[in-house]
Amino acid sequence: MPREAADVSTVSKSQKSREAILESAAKLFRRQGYSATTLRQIADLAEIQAGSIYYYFDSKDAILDEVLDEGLRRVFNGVKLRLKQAGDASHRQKIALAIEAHLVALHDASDFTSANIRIYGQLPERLKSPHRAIRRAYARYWDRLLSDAQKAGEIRSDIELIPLRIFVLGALNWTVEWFDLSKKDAVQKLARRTESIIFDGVKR
Amino acid sequence: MPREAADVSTVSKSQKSREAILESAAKLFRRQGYSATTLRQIADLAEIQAGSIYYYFDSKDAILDEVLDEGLRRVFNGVKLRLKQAGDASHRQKIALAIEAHLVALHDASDFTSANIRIYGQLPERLKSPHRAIRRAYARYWDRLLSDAQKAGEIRSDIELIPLRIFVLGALNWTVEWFDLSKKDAVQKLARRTESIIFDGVKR
Amino acid sequence: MPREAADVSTVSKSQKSREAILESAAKLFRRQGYSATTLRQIADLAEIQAGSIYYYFDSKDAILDEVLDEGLRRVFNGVKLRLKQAGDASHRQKIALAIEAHLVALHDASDFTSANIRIYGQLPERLKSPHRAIRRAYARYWDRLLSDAQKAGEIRSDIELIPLRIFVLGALNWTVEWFDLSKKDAVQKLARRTESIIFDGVKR
Amino acid sequence: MPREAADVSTVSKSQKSREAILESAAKLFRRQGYSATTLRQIADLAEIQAGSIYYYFDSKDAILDEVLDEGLRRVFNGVKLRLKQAGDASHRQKIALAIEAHLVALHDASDFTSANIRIYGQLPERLKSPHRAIRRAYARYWDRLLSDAQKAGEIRSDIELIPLRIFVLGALNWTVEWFDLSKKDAVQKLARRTESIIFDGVKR
DNA sequence: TATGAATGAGCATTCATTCAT
DNA sequence: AATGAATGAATGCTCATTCAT
Repeated sequence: MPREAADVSTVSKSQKSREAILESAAKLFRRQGYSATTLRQIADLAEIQAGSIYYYFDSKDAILDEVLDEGLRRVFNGVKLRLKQAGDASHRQKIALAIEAHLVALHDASDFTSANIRIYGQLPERLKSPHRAIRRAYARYWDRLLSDAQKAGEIRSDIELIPLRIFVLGALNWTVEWFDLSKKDAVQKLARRTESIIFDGVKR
Repeated sequence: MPREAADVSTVSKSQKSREAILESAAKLFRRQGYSATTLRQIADLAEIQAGSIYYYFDSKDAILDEVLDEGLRRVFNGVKLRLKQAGDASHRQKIALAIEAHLVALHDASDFTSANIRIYGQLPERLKSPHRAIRRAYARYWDRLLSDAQKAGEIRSDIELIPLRIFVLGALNWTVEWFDLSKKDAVQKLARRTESIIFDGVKR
Repeated sequence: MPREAADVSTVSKSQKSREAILESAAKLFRRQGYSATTLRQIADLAEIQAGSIYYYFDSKDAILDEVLDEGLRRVFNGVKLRLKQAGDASHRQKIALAIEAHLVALHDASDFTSANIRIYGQLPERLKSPHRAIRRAYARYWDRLLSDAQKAGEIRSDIELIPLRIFVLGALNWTVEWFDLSKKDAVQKLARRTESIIFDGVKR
Repeated sequence: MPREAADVSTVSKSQKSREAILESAAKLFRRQGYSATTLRQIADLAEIQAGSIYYYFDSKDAILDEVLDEGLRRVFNGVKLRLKQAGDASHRQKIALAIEAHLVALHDASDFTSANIRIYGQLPERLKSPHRAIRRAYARYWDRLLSDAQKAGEIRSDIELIPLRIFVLGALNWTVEWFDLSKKDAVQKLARRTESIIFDGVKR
């Protein structure tokens, strides 16, 4: 099973097929859910034969696994990267950046992230459990962000942080259900609006 | 097709089976999604034979249709009923009551409401479209609530109301993904917390 | 899953389908082996649809299981029944009867027995192991038959009994590979000839 | 298609791969049967790629063909060679040697012979027919052996030879189903025992 | 001399649906 | 009012086979 790119400059044909499968799967999973998506649909969208999928993946489950993984990693990396560039911003600014990066990853960065958000809740245990670890890590990352802000007095001390984190991420994640991706700068605007509602609510 | 209760005092056996099917379906749709749920699973949970389902419903789609409908109507009615009892409360108090009623319907009132919230987004057009009307009506109901509050000066005038409504309902709906229903009064607490975060953010 | 006949006089339609599947499977397994036989072939021969097989059986493996079981039980019961009727025959006569009964079961009693003989050796462990117990019981039954004969002096004392049993059963079983079932009384003739060679040998 | 050895002293790499395929196939056919064996399994065992098999063979059928052929020729040659060395032995001694040579070929000489014995009966006509000729020739060879013995008075005149030949070869062939190859001299012992039963019988 | 990539027909199995009773 | 029996289209998956390189 070919997993390494042959080269830096050249993307092997094989690599391309593999990615086409993954991207098609992500798109369909996102729109229709996991069990409503057939391998034949994935193959059609990737412009290969259904049987060929098994050259690259062991099973439909294995495709989902990779889609789910890729999805969360893109969000996580997007947020971490943005905050690394933040320098000495205030806590509120940092959280604002995290909100924007989370939303950008959700809406710009292909279907992987939104597929993850949308379908995870309805998956059977067997498919969920491999992803618990990263999900928890991402939650802890936000908890630290919020906790630092609270310690610095930028979030009221009577706010419980874990419900707050759930509330914030929930509000962000729900945007994939209705948000229109087409307009330029719309994500930035959405981010600022969201931050404003949340923050002016939690500040002392 | 038997749709009317035979009597006010007695619930006919037939009526009971029909409801058992609906409740079983709602529970399973909520947990597993629509297409991952089989008629056999629904029949098992309702303690009847799979074939018997067709005595009450024309198709799997028809069951979903009713589950979806029931789900949103319960939320809508719950909210309307609560506000009718509100009397001359302030706008903020009215919205707080609406939030609580929405959450109560979502978490207390069986699986119909949460099934609706969870699976609607992944359904094919054919299954979504019959429900657009009520959904829009419910959205307009909230829009009026928020708009009245804004006119009365209880919401900042620079806040755009439609994004606000989406944000608020999104935050509420997302709670079905993680909220633990078991604890008493937990829903009330959640409602107050949510209202506080949102409101102290939007108030002037 | 319906397993009991509804009645003594009437064979239910359901029971008939179940048996038709089993008989078709036995015939095809015998001729082509297990893995070369498709469910579609079984269904065609049983004059039902392939999907309908799953109303009666959980899997192809489950069909094989029952075919295998039925096959050996028919031989075993056939031999036991014949010997019960034998009364006070000599040991050699008893063994002669056992040989005949084994051959009759193998050739007359449908395809179950010969399917069992023919395909067992090439089956994967998973399919073999449930049948080890009966097979061993049948082997022990023959061992006792031969051992009694030896104790009574009707078999030379220098003959090792286990290799002898294997030899005898092997010679009998092999007949399914070439024997023509069509002629009347052919099985009886074959049985007598086999018994004669085994007991008396071929030398003058 | 490379079929000739390049050289007497050197076995070309190509030749080695070809033989590795054949040997792997024989081993797997013997254990699992023809249709349960995949080209991928054969390739794995031969330590090449599945696609490469087609450099040496036209099809799976073609591999079987050669395995089958090789198998019977090894038995046939083994028996002929042994009898050529026999000199002026008695007929019974000659048959004893044939029995031993047949068993040696079956158990010592790799998987080709036992694969042939085990799977031939379940093969479709198309795969059987090319091998009828050699099989018949081998049968005739045994018939002559037995007929000579009968003419010389070493086999009772009332024994029909063709059923006898089938019986004897059947008894020998069946040993592949159960015989343990590991012990030294076990085959010789088995051969002597078999010859004794056939010639002298088991009675005292 | 050999292989990586892909194919497509076919497989066991599932499932919504039907219908005589 | 309900079911047992059956269907057939579709699903995830396998596998012998092909072919450019």
